[in-house]
Amino acid sequence: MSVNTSHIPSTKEQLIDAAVHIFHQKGFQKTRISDIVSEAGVAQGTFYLYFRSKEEIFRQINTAHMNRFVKVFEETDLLFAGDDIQAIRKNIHHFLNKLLEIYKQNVHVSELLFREGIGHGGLFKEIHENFFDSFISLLRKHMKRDIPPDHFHFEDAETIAVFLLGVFERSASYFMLMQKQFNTEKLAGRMTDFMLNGLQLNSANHGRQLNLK
Amino acid sequence: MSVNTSHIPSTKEQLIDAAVHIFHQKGFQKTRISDIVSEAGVAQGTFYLYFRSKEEIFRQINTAHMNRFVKVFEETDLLFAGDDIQAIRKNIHHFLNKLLEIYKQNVHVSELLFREGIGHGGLFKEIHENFFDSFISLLRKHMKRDIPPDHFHFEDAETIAVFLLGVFERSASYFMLMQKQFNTEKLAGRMTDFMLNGLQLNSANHGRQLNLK
Amino acid sequence: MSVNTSHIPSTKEQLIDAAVHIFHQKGFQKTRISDIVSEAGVAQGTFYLYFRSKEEIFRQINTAHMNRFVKVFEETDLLFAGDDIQAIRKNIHHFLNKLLEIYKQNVHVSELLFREGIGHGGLFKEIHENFFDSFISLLRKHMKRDIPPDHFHFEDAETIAVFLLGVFERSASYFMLMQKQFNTEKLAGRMTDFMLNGLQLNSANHGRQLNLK
Amino acid sequence: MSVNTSHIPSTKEQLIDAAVHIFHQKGFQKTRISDIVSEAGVAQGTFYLYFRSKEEIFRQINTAHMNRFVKVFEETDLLFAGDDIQAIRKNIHHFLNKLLEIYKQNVHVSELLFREGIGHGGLFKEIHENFFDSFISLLRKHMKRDIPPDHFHFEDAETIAVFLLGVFERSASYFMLMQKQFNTEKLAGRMTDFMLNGLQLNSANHGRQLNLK
DNA sequence: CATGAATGAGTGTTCATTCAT
DNA sequence: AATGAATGAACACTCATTCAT
Repeated sequence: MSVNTSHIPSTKEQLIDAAVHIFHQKGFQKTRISDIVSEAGVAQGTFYLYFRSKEEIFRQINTAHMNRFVKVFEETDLLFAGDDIQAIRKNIHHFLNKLLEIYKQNVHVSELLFREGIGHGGLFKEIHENFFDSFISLLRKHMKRDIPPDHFHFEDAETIAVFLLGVFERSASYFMLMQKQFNTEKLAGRMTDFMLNGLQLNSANHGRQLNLK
Repeated sequence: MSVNTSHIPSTKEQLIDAAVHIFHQKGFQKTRISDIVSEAGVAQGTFYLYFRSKEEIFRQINTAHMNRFVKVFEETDLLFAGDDIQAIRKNIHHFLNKLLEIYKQNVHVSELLFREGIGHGGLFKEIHENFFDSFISLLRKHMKRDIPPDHFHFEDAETIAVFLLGVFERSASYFMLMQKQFNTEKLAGRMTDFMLNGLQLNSANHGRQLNLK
Repeated sequence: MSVNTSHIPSTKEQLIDAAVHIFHQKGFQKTRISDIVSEAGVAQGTFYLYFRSKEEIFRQINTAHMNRFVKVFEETDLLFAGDDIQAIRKNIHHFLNKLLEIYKQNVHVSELLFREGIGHGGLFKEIHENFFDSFISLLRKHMKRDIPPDHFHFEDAETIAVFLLGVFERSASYFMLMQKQFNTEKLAGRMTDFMLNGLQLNSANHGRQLNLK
Repeated sequence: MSVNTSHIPSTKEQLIDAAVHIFHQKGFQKTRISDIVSEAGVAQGTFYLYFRSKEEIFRQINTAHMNRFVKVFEETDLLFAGDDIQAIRKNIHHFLNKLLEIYKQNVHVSELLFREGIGHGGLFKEIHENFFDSFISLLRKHMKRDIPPDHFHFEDAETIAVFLLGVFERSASYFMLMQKQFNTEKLAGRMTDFMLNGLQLNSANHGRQLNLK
C-alpha cells in the first residue's frame, strides 16, 4: 500500500502549501498574498478563486490541522485506565507520542497553530480555544470514567488541561526548533514522566538528605 | 521610603502606559502609532521624540518587564536546597509566588511578553529567549549546587526549564484571563504540587487498584 | 399572427435579459459580468461568444430600446396638424401615450436609457444624443409643415425639444418609480395639458383676481 | 466690498476643486483618488486627512451645492403671488434666474449633481431626492398660500414639481453644454413662458385655422 | 457552442515616519 | 519639547477578459 508520490497537486493544494511555508516564515501579518501566489506559481487573482481572504486561508489551514489533534483526542479510549501505574504510563506515553508524530509531520503548521493561535489580541483565538476545549472534554471524560475521585490530587479537569498543554506545547515547539528532527518516542517518554511524577525530587531523596546550604 | 502616588507622569511614561494598553488589546501589528498617541493625549510627532520606531517602544516595554522576572531569578538563592522535601516545596512555592505577583501587577505587559515574545516568525524572539536563557542559567546553577546528580531524574536543565516554563506561562495567562484577579498563593501552590509530583496518580493508588476497563 | 408565448429564450436573449435586470439594479459601472452570467445561468466565457465587452452589451441594449422610440417618431405623421386645438391636443396625447406605453413595457431598460444615457462623463452620451437628434428632427419637420411661423411662440425646434423631453423623461421615470404600474392614458393627458398650456394660471384667472400678498 | 482674489486655498479646498474637476470629466466611478491628488498637487495620503473615502468627498461636494439651491428655495417669498399675471411672471422669472445663476457659477458641480445624483442604481439618489423634496415643499407652501384651489389646473404639487424640474434640469444642462456661457436672463424668460403657458399653440390660433393635412 | 479556471493590471485605503513651525 | 499636516510606499482585493479543453 504505497502512497502515490507522483501526486499532481491541485492549485488549491499548491496555494495551501505555499501559504503554510510563508506564514511559518513571516507570520500572518507580514505575509503578503503576493508572496503566497508567487511561491505557488500562480497569478494574484487565482488566490481569490479558492479563498475569500488572507484570513480565510489562514483559518482553513489551522482549523484543518487542529482537527488532526482533535481526531486523536476522540479516538483515544485508554488514558487513565489500566491495571497498574505502568499500564497507565504506557497509555499516556502512547497518546503523547501520537500527538508528537502529528506535530512532527507538519512542523510548520504546528508551530503556526500554537504561535498565532494564541497571540494577536485574539484574532484567531477561537481556533486555539476550540482545540483547548476539546482537550478538556477528553480529560473530563476519562477522569470521570477511570479515576475514583478520592484518588486524584487535582480535582478539576481545567487545571490539569492547562498544566499538561503547557508542558506539551512548549516542549514540542522548543525541541522541534532546537533539534530539527527529533525523537518523538524519547520526548514522549520524558513528558510522560514529568506529567505523572513531576521533577521526582522526593523519590530521589529516599533515605538520605539533600545537600543543603 | 514611600512611593509617590500622586506622581505626575512624564510624556514618555504616558506613551508607555498607552502603548502597553493598546498593544495588549490589539497586538503589536494591529496597533497604530496614532492609537498610542491619541490615548496618551499627545501629538503624532511627539512619539518620535522618545522612540525611534514602533518596534523600539515594544522592545523597551518588554525588555523592561522581562528584567523584572530576571531580577527575581538572580535574587533567588534557595530553590532546590532544603532539609527535607517540605522545605524545598516551600522554596519553590515562594519562588513561583513572586513571579506570579509580578505577572499579576502588570498583567497586560505580562500577557504581551508571553504572547508576542514567542510568535511572529521571531520578530521579537530574542526578548523571550533572553528570559528563557536566564531561567536555564538559574536552574543549572541550583541543580549543580544543590542536587546530587544521581538523585535527579532529569539530567539536563534545559528540559526541565522547558517543562516548568510551559506550566508557568500557560497557567499564568490562562487563569489570569479566566478569573480576572486571581489568587497567586493558591495557584503557586497547585503549580508547585504539579511540578514536584506531577498528576500524582501513583500516590493516589496506595494499597488499592485503580478501576479498570 | 400570434406571439409565441412559450418561447424558449436563446442564450443571447438570456444574457440580455439578465443584463437589463442587473444594469437596472446596479448601474453600468457596478454591474459585473459575473453577475450577468450567473443570473443567465451560463458560464463566464459564454458571455464573450456573444458580446465583445461589457460596453457592447450595454450599447446594444440601449440602442435597441432607443430605436423603439425613434420608430414611433418616424411613424408619427400627425402632431401639430389638426382642424382645431382639440384635434391637435388629441394627436399629441396619442403620441405621448405611445411613447409611455413603450416606456412602460420595458421599464428597466427605459430607466437605464434615460439615466446612464445622460450621465457618466458621456461614456454613452452618443446613444442618448441619437435619440435626442431624432426627436428634434421630428419636431422640425412637423413645425415646418404644420405651423405658420408667426403662429408659434418658440421659434426653434431645439428649445422646444429640450423642454418637452425634460417633461417627458422626468415624468415617466418619476411616476414609474412611484406608482409601480401606472396609467399611461392619464399621465399622457396631464403631460399634454402642461405641454400645450403650461400651468394655466392665467386661464384660471378669467374674470377675477388671483389672491395677493 | 471686493472678494479677496489673492485667497490662498487650503489643502482641503484644493482637493475639492480638483475633485469637482475630475468628477465632472470622468464621472464618479472612473475618477481615481490618484487623479484628484495629483491635480491638487498633494500626496495620496493627504486625501485621507480630509475625507474618509471617495464617496465622502463626492457626497460633500454635491450636498454643499444642493444646499445652494435649497437656500434659494427657502429665501423665496413671492412665486405665485401677485396682482396680475405679469407680476407672477416676474416672480417666476426672477426665481428661475437665480437658480440658473447658481447653476452657471458652478457649472461642473451642477452637471455632476444632476447627472450622478440621479443615476447609478441610487448610490447617491438621496442627495437628489433631498433637493427634490425641498422643491416640492416650496411649491406646496406657495400654492396653498397664494392660489385659490379652483384657479389651478393641476391639483398636486408633486406633479407640478416633476414637470417644472424636468424643464429646468434638462434646459440648464443642455444649454450649458451647447453654448458654453449662456444668457441666464434669456433662458429664464423662455422657461417662464413655457412653464406658464406651454407651447402656446392655442393663443397662436386665435381667430384662424392652423393649417392642416 | 460552451465551459470555468486562470490571468494580471488596476485602485482604494492604511499608517509609520518626517519636518517645518 | 511639542505639534500635526504631509508624505508615499505598501498591500489586499476586484473583475473584465482570455483560452485550453
